[in-house]
Amino acid sequence: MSPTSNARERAASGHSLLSALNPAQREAVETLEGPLLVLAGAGTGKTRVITTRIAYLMERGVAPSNILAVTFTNKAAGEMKERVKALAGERTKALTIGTFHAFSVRLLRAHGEALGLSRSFTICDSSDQLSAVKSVMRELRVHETTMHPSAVLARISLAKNRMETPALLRETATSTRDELVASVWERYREHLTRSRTLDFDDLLLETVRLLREHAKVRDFCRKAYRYILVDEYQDTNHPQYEIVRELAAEHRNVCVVGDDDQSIYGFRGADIQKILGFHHDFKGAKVVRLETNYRSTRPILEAANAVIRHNSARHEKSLVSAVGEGAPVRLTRLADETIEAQFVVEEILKLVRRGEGRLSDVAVLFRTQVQPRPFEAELRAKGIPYVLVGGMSFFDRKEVRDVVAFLRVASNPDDEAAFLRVINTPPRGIGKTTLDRVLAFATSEGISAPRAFARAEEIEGVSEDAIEAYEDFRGRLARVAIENATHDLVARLGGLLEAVDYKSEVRRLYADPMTREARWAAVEEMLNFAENYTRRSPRPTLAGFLEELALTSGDEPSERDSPGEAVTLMTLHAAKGLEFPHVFLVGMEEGLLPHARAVADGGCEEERRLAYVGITRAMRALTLSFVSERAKYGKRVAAMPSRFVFEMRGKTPPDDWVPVEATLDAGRDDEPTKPNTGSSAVPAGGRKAARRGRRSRASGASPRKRPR
DNA sequence: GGCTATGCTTTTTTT
DNA sequence: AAGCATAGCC
Repeated sequence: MSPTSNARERAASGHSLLSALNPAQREAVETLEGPLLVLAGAGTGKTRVITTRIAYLMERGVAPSNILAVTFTNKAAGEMKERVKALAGERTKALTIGTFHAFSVRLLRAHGEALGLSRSFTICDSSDQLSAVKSVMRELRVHETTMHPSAVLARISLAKNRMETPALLRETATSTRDELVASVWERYREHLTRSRTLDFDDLLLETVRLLREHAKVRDFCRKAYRYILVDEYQDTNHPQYEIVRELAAEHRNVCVVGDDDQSIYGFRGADIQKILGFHHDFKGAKVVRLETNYRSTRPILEAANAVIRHNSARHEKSLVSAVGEGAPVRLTRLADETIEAQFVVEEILKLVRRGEGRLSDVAVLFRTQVQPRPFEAELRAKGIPYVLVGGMSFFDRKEVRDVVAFLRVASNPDDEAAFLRVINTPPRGIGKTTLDRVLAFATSEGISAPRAFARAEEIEGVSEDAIEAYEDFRGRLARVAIENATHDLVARLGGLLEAVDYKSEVRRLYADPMTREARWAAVEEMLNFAENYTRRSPRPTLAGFLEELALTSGDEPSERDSPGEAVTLMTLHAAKGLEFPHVFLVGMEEGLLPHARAVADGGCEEERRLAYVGITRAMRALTLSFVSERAKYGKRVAAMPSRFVFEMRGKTPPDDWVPVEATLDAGRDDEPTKPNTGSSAVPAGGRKAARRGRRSRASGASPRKRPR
């Protein structure tokens, strides 16, 4: 189609989706056919492009049911739906917009039987994964000091994300640790299969397998989803990429949008190569760059550009501000984290008093979850309302986890993790010894723990009382299941809690009426959740409810507790995609940002992108702070300003500055034989700094000993 | 079996 | 500093 005919059409239709777009954005929207990579820098109107593009596709006659848009978070999916609806109205209902995981679950529920999956599989969360790994390690008689279970799990997950197999890992093992991981992985897999459970990684992997091995499903999907959009493509991992590739293989109408400079989920398997190499993976791909930033003032963008320039693996681009001049970026050194919090809170009060903004215009961003503590304390002391995003989620609360476990056991009797959680909740006389024996039996028979319990008479050392208690528990569940067959979800959930007498558990655990009430409120909140789900869902089911819980539990509780006017506290990861007129980026220190651990794993470039994400959240004012001394694991330790601070100002660090690398114990966690892949141990941007650090030590000007 | 006290480790980020 | 596991006691 020629541009003129397009223009004519727009004029003819009288309204124009495109008129609000700049030329690059317009090109991204109008290129409907073939692979398209949209490199959208921070604040360049990425979401606007995606939503307009969807609306435009529909305007051009594409059926909404033929459009698939995938995102990484439910929040992003929700926002996308909203905005498309605002542009295109009711027809958006037939669109498929969701996360990769949600899309996968849907497909697996519908067609998973072809893979031998049970229709009632449950999804296990990361804490279930961890207990599975722990129990496997116990089975294998591996002491937890050999290798931390969470480290084992991380390796397994990473390997899964690379679509490797235990066998491959064993073959290529370069250390006994690799072999250990391979063994645990094998058993872990059996463990989950027995429980008819899939973990997050499996959802994607099984979907890939489904699409690859079952031509009927594959062809159906290819026909159904003729236009594919992927948001935040820089966060795509290998299985996700394979899903996209399978779906788009024939029509090749795949538009991916993202910013390689904002790839911050590498630790979770996201592969920046996917966005860097899109034009190789999809030959003939068109590339559109969005570089006009509508969010931040020039000084803020200059700071961002100055930092990110030090990364080597990236698509070259630089943001230009459409906003123009503004206040310079501020940088402050404070004595310690308490003073830092006082300073920031004082600054917030000042700017509100001066009328420069409201509390909801302000965000405090930090690297780790321990940092918000002093800020919370200070904000409370001053009576300033705030919202802490992330942190301990509602879904991490003990009561909520208990309730979910009851539901999971009711939905999938083989779900071992859930079963073990609630078999003795409230205490019904089934203790550790009994469970150990049952578990041992389950392992030797290759069945799930609940099934093993059903055959408890065969197990030596399991008391009559325990068997009776188990049968009583099962009986209660069964009774509720029958009684409730006709009831709605909320009533069933209520009945279930009644039947297992959960209230007495809460009563038993919390003597204080205040806390007891607060605890029980969480349980009631779950009932609200169920009610809400029932209302929203066209065909509410227990499994559907559990799915939603599993897939959205990482999300913040949305506007539920509508904080109104409040300061936002959150991690840099949580801040991606958001913007605030006033941003405080705190804890700009070597070891924190870049985080020591990330640097040790050669992930400094990702840390730099994290800093970049933080800086680019700011619209009008950005304040960075760092601290001379900070409490760590209960001890006070000296801190250095972050290398990113120097990069940002184009300065070299002073002679007594020490990079984190120099403070890391050598050869700690990884294979000591194999040096770190590539030269990534010395990050591109930190090269100067690192050399300097080393030289100053070599020349005898040893770094000042950490005081105190 | 269940509860409490003591000692020890630590997750950086999350679908 | 705090949560978690283990040990030891009722």
